[in-house]
Amino acid sequence: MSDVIFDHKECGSCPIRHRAVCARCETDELEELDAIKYYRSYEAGQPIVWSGDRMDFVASVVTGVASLSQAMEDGRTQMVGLLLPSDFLGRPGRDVAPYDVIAVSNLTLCCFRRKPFEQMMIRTPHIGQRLLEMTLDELDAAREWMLILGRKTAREKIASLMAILARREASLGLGSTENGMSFELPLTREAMADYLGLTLETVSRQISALKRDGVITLEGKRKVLIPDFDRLQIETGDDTDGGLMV
Amino acid sequence: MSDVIFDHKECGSCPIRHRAVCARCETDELEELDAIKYYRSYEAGQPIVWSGDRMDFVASVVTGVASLSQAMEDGRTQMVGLLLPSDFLGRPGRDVAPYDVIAVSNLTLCCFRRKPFEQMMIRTPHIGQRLLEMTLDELDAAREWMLILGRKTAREKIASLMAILARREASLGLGSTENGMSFELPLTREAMADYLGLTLETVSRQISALKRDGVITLEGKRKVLIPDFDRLQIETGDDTDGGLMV
DNA sequence: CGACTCGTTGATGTTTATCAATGATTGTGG
DNA sequence: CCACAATCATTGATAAACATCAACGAGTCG
Repeated sequence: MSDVIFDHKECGSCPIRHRAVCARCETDELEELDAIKYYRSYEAGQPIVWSGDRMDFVASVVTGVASLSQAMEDGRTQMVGLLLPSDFLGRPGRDVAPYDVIAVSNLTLCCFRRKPFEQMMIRTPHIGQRLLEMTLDELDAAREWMLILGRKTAREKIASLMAILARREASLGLGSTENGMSFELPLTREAMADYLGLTLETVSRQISALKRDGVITLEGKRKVLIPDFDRLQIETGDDTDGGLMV
Repeated sequence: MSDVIFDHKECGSCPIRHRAVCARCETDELEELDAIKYYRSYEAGQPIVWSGDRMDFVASVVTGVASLSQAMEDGRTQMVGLLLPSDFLGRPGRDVAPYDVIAVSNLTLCCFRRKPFEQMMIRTPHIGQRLLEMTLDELDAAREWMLILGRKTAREKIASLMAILARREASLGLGSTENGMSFELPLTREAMADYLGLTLETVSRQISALKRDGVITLEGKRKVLIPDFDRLQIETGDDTDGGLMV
């Protein structure tokens, strides 16, 4: 049921070919990557690695969503990364995972054995260059997230999360309808709480409040409609104008 | 009084030579960097760039401390980076600053004009490799910080900050005395508040509480003594054992 | 059907923010 | 040199935001 091993697939038809760590690779480089890659799938909710585990691979997310999180001894948990398709998992040169990694939705990874990948990175600047670019983007995202965690109200936090998810959907060319934007929430209330540094009750209450105020509409518990994105943007507390909407 | 332009200095005698973005460069590469570098100094409190400003240079912090922070329209501010000696400022390929950068203490930067630096990065893999390593370290630090912001109590936040600063001092081989560890606080109460997502009053109260409970001792307002680091570590709420004390 | 997960909502409690006063220190101009 | 302003820090009183504890509804799986 779990850990289905996918068949080999061609890089040429890969949905993340042009955004993942291999984005800049030439044909010959792709062939080399091809030789050390293998696919691996997980069902929603399954753990991928635990903090402290040895990790012998790095990977790209092909489909689905994974979370990185840190847990304190008493159970308090903070999500510190949300990996979407094309995002990279693992750190070359490090063999022990510093975070818990969990499949939030059904997930497929394109894995590379770590040692060969590291050796290839030395020979292939395109990989390191792309990884640097992706890591800098992640750092920017982490810093935006720090503002959310440190300074925003519960309502602003929820609005910010909705805006981030809506923008992502839009950047993939999806979700726009005649009545505004829409997307599927990939996270449970508890996962949203761990993302935002709130309790799940507060998440639930604030979602209800935004719904009551007409900022969002729910279809079922997971499908979100944004009738007016500018209105949502105002609720996030962020600059509406000038700022670099990262 | 401000913006003193330092004289040219030799890379060979540079205090951050082996930790900064140039750490892996060979002699000839250093000479090339030398040709595009210039020093620049700022006094404590001075702005270096504002969010939205054009930024035509990247730089290494040589001495002193700088902060990156994000401000909301109503004045709420979150620090999102603290740059210490050897840390890198700026992003190759980006010409507009996304954060306010402020000199927290007196500060000297080793600046490189951005365009020549970017061209050199293409020719010189050592620079990109080192920058990737440093960026990954910063991302780890940002994620530890996210746990602090999202899930720790005010007391744990203060204890965590003290522990981070004490560890840094120790990693430079400084601060250890017969009565434990000591260091100078580089931040005002307000800057600590912006770092930790608190108000300055709460920072002040929690410092007083830790002092009252004997976890720390103050000499003046800025010099901190840690009589028992393990005790402080417990106050941070982090794993005392196992965890990778990053 | 009963157990389980996920989500919602209410009542209450705790933590931290806000507002306000004051002390200590430093720099400035008369 | 002193009076004054300005900055940084501390502490108290009160208010607001969010967490905690608790009950319950809806959907799903065995």
